[in-house]
Amino acid sequence: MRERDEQKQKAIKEKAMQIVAKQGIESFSMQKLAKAAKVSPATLYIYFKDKEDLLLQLCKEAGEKMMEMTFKNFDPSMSFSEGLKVQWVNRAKYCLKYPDQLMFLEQIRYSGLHEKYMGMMNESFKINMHSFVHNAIKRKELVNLSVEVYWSIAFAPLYNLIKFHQAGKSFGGRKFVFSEKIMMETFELVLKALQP
Amino acid sequence: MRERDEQKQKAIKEKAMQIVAKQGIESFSMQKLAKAAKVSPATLYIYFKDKEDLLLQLCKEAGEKMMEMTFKNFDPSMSFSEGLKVQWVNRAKYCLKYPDQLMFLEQIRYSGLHEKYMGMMNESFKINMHSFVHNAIKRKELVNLSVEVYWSIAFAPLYNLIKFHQAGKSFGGRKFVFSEKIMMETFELVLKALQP
DNA sequence: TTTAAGTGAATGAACATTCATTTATATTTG
DNA sequence: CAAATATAAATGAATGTTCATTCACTTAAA
Repeated sequence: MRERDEQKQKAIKEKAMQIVAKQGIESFSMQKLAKAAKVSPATLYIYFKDKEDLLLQLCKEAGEKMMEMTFKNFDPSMSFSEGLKVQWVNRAKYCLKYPDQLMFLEQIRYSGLHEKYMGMMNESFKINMHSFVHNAIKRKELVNLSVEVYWSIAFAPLYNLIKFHQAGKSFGGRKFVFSEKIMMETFELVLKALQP
Repeated sequence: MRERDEQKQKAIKEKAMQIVAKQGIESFSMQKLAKAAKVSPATLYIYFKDKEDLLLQLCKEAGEKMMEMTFKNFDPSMSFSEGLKVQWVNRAKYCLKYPDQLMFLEQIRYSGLHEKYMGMMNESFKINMHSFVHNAIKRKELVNLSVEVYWSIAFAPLYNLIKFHQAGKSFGGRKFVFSEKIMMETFELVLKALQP
């Protein structure tokens, strides 16, 4: 019996991720992918049931990598300012290290696959975040608010800066480069908003 | 000479907006649109040069509507807290009144058309925002920061709440409905972050 | 009568997926 | 040990569908 070629599988996944990230999900096709990964279109159907299965599998792996990195050195019992900072550093690190994965996940978010992807999402993330928030409120290190308001203030600004960074510019073509200095400056303001 | 049917033009635009907003840009096609708007595919090419032209025209109109509503009753010389509040109320009003337009613009943002759309963007927005920020900093009503950091803290949280609202839920299926109460609660925290 | 709006049926390209083969290799057999 | 066999990987060339766009024509109204 012949064995599956690991390299081939890896090439397919990498090229798929790149095409979606760089050209948009609407211009991703199985035939383009086959050409880019230097395999026959039929080969794709050995590794994946169909196009949707392929994309969802990539979602799953990217999502898991993101969660893994986000919660590195993090514990929900940490002090609020420390825990939030660890997450900012981790999230920024992930986004800068795997920009294609981030862009891929954003593409999925605005496609018909988003619901299916969310269904697959890890529960541990939810538990981690809820208990961190509740601990911090109880200790009076965080103002009393819902997780939605919390998340919107705590992380949306960071992700927005990263969005500018990846576009390379902000409003009207203004050049923009993300840096630790900018991140920490923003972080301090967010902390000011969230601390009692 | 026969005149163009205004109703037809309107139906085409509305259906196009709906299809992109509700089914995603990757499942928008000229033939689907023709069927939905009850015209011949050939008719679309009387009103629009091609598919891209159609989408960009929709972008332009949605973008203009958004700008118009965002800056209603706003003046860059307003006090910081008042000016920001006016913009929050206006932005929320637009998003809740035209959810399809918002979703449409988000879809464009993650498609190949985004660059072309940004090129068309109104300059007055940029000028308005820059002068508002600089005035506020000069008057010491706003901490000294770049427009990118400002925008990320000032508006990303609001748009994130609206994103939750439009999904109808936040993390792990938690039901979520946007309200003025939630908006103002978030606004106050954002203000706390941005005021010296 | 003239003109442009409006059309249904094409066109050819790209799409997802399948099919009939060929190929590589792990295991069995002599 | 080597030759034979079995099996799944891998393929290029289809399949039938949908796509954007065009064309030859009809229709409405100035």
